[in-house]
Parts: sequence; structure tokens; C-alpha cells
Amino acid sequence: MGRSPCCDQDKGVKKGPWLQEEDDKLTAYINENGYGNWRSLPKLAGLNRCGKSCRLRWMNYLRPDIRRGKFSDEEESTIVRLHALLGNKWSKIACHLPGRTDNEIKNYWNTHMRKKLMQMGIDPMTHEPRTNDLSPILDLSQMLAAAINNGQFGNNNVFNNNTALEDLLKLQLIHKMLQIITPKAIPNINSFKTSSVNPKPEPVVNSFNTNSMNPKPDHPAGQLNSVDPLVFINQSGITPEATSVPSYENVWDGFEDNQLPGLVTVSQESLNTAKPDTSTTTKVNDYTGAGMMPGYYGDQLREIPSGSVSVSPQTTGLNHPGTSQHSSGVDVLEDWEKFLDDETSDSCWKSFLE
DNA sequence: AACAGACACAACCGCGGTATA
DNA sequence: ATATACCGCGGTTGTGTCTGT
Repeated sequence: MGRSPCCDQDKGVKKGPWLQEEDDKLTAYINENGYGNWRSLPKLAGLNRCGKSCRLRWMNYLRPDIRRGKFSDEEESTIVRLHALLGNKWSKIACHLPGRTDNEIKNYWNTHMRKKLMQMGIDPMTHEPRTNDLSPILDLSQMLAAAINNGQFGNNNVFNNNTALEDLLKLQLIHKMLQIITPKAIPNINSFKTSSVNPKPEPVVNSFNTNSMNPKPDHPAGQLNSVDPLVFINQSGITPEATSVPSYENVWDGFEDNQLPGLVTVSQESLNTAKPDTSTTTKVNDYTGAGMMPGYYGDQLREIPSGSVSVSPQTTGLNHPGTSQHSSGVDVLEDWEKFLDDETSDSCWKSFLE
């Protein structure tokens, strides 16, 4: 009854990498006799291998129609699309890529494409934007923004000394860095004052088309993405690699000159309450009002009264974020380096954490 | 030059569905 | 009808190569 034992249970069957001699024997046998019964094939071909190993070797390596070499952009695009549709059904995916084996596609996915999607901020399993990883940063940024906007930073809820002002500037810098790291996730500081909803669109580096025309059938990993990388790839003609790392320059491209994303504006009233040291250059900028481009923020724009004051960076030696000096994120990075080198940074962190 | 870590890929392992004695 | 081998698939591991220190 039943079948005879599987060849896998034979003793002394060779394992490991195939020799050229073994490849030649297997190829010669299959070319002459074809394949059908993998179990009996090794003996007939004169190989000390199990049938399973022979099948794998033939299917994944020796088959004449195997297409080797780098995956093309089109193939990558197809793989992403099919993976979104089918999940880890590598053999199914391989059916749509002539000459590619399921094993090769699987390896390519695990070693290359997963990373690309991760760099794009997309979960390679669900094809959805990754948000879990950002939540701690988001929380931190929101805490920062709330503290700054509520004037809770510094002594007695007002910026009444230079230390508080400098700390505020540093916090702005931290917030700016968080915005650069997570440009879509971190709201502007001002949004906390005006509304729970950030009225200004954040600069978006990878403008995925969320109105994907792709069907959304069942997906083994759960719901499909609202952001389909394949749509982006196809429409832009750009591979994920080309856009995977957000450019710091691009992050800032969405802002006009004198437009100050994330800038805390210290009201004249607050300053009147405070007693600024005259040696501190608390300069009145002319960017306020007109510089904030009314209308860009929509109806929720908080009009900044004339005479509102921005915080000058001059006293700390930093190019402070949120000033018009920042034409690009590169400046912020330079400031960040200075900030990290600043030995007083420790106190800033301590104050904030407290 | 030597070493360690990262990377790429071939091959193995184990499981589930199917075929068959 | 059923026990069991076979086949194919997906996950994992092992090993050679590359790269940075």
C-alpha cells in the first residue's frame, strides 16, 4: 500500500553546491529524456542527489530559458504590482516574468526591493505607508510644538530672558529636523495654535497618486495601500530607488521665500511682558504679514499682527530654523551640526525633558 | 594586508495539497 | 477509503563575494 519511500530518506545523498560535472550530467539526461519523475531521475542520470535537489537545480538554474542578470525597471514595476496583489506568491509572480524563477524573484525581493520600499516609507508587506516607526518622533514633535506655542518653554510662561529665547530657537531647530526627517508626518508648529488641522500642505517629496486606478483585491497581509508605489513608478517613469531618499532640498522647495514653516512667532505682547536684554538682538522682521502669504494657508491662517517679532539667531551663532536665512534644508543641517557641537545643548535638552 | 560586517544568491528544509497504490 | 509518497511552494540557512575600516 502507498508508495515507496522518498529518495530524501536515502543515506549518503550528496547535498550542498552543485559541481559542474553534476550539472552536466543532469542537463544531458534531461535534454535526452526530459523530466517527469524526479524521484527516479537521479539514479537514471547517475547522480548521487535526491530528486528534490535535482528538480530545484534544474528549475532554478539549469533550465535553458532561464533569464539571468539584473532586473529591469519594468520587471521591478511588475513585481511590486503583483506583490501588492498576490503577496508572497512567488510562483504566481514568476508566471508573469518570463525567464525568471520564483526563487530568483523571492531573493531579489528580499534583498533589494524590500529595502527600496522601506526607504520610501512604505511597508513592503502591506504596501502601506509606514507610520508606526514614526510615532515616537511624531509624539516628540507634537510635544515640542505644543510647548513652544503655549509659551510653556522658558520661565513663567513668557520668554523673559535670553536663555529662554535661545532654548526656544534650539527647539525650533529640533522641530525643523523632525520635519525634514518626516516631512509628511510632522505638522508645523503654528498649526497647533490655529487649528488641530494643519492648514498648510506639507511639502511632499514623493507625490504618490492616491487615486490609484489599480484594483484592490484581497491581500494576504490585510488591506491594500492607499499609496500605491507602482502607480507612482509607472506614472513618473522613475524607479523607487531614484526617489527613495527624500532630498533635503526638495523638502524645502515647497516654501516660498520668507515663508517660514514651523516658525514660532513671538507676539509683541509677549515681548512687552518679557524684559529682553538689549544685548540680545530681538529683531523685528518684515516678513510677518505679507511675508506669510495670506491665502496660502487658507481661511485658517492666523494673521500675524504687524509688529510681531521673530527670534533672531544672531545671539546664539546659529542659523536658526524658521528664519528667512534658510533657503534650503542644507542650512538646517549645518545649524544642526552646530547645535550638536554646542556644549549648551545639554541644558536645552534637560530643560525640555523636564 | 587583515579582518569584520554587509550583501547576494544558491540550496536546503518543512509544510500543504495532490496523486496513487 | 485511506495511508503515504510526490510535487511544488515559501521560508530559511549557508556560503562566497564585496566593501569598509
